[in-house]
Amino acid sequence: MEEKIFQRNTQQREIILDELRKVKTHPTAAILYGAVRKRIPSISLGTIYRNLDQLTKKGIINKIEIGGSEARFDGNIDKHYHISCTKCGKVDDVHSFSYLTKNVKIGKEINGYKVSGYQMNFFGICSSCTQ
Amino acid sequence: MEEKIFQRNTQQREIILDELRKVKTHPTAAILYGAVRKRIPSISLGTIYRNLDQLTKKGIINKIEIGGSEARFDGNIDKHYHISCTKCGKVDDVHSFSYLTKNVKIGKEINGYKVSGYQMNFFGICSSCTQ
DNA sequence: GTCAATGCAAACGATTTGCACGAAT
DNA sequence: ATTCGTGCAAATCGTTTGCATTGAC
Repeated sequence: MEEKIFQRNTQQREIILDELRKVKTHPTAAILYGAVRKRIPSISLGTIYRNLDQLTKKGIINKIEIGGSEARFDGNIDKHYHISCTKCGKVDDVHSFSYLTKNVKIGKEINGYKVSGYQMNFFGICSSCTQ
Repeated sequence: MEEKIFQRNTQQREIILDELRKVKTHPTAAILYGAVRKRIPSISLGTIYRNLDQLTKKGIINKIEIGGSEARFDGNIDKHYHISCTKCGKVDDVHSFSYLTKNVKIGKEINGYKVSGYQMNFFGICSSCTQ
């Protein structure tokens, strides 16, 4: 775990992070809960949420909030976008739109707002759902 | 109301749509509920949700889903983006990024997905919250 | 020993749904 | 007369929180 970022390093947080980094599927808290429980059967869903929240706030992981659906988490914090299937909810990475990163300059100010960032998501039907 | 889009035209739906179109503030279902109740005191929140959902599906209004917060609704269906205040949750229009519309070409396919659209949201602190 | 982090369960807020009644066609 | 849309209340879902206990330091 990264140095002295947290006051205490718990096995729970370490394993949550490990399980998240292990996959490239952008799991939900519930899915992660299932995976972590195999290693710490007594862990609670609340602990999953609390740690995912902390890890997100420290910038160690990314929280993906698309539409009104369940939040998903991403162990990869490199700049990239996501595309989500409007049928099954699956989320995949989109690396091919890197030109967006170059072209979209976040202004210091828009309509009186001090701009802190932006979010870009694509929607579609994934290959499994197309058939 | 628009022709024969719905099976039955109810006063409830008409007034919900009227109240939404009347404002430029992207109200939540609850806020709209408050406004509509002044004209139909007996209306229920469930009816608000059901109608907003139908109107959205018919493409008559837009549902704005940003982050994990309450959905907001927009009577203006012209292509534009939104910026939301991370402090108070207010949502404003962003028209100034029209170059995005021109520059971002939605591919027919990304990573095996049949792309149907995309979403772009800006975040920041609004002028009222800055002080 | 201290206090942050946990497990548990209850609470929460937004949204959805089942059902009997009322109203648009 | 038919049956869609409503009002009401209960239910659902994801997420958060209070509290007593545990464990990292």
